[in-house]
Amino acid sequence: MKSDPVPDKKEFFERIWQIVRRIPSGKVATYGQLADLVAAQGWPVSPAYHAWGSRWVGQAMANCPEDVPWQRVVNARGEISERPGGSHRLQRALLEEEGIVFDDRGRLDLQRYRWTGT
DNA sequence: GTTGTGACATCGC
DNA sequence: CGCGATGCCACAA
Repeated sequence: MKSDPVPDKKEFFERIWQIVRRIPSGKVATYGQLADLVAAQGWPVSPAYHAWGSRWVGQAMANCPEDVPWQRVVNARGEISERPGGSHRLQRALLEEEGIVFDDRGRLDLQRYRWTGT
């Protein structure tokens, strides 16, 4: 018997991707929210996961397939995180196509576009 | 088998 | 609003 904090990290990523696919067009979710949703679905996580789960969501996003609308995932401030590769610029363009408006500083209104998880 | 470093964030002040 | 500090997991050597 070995310790199994998580069945498989790969499965963890797929779990995140599946949730991201549930995000409707014109809506966005935060890393922390996704981490919380995964835990709410019954994922065995450590108590401290709440503090760093957000980063692992970002890890999943970095390795997410093209089938996943990673574009709708933003940080807690409603801002797009700068990522290696410069894809963040594409992300903003895709979100604008969905009707989301950005401020001059590249931020969107989370209270307006935040996905409640339904 | 063990050690050390990294990571797309979050929270608080 | 802005900046600083936090501290988990996993991977690599």
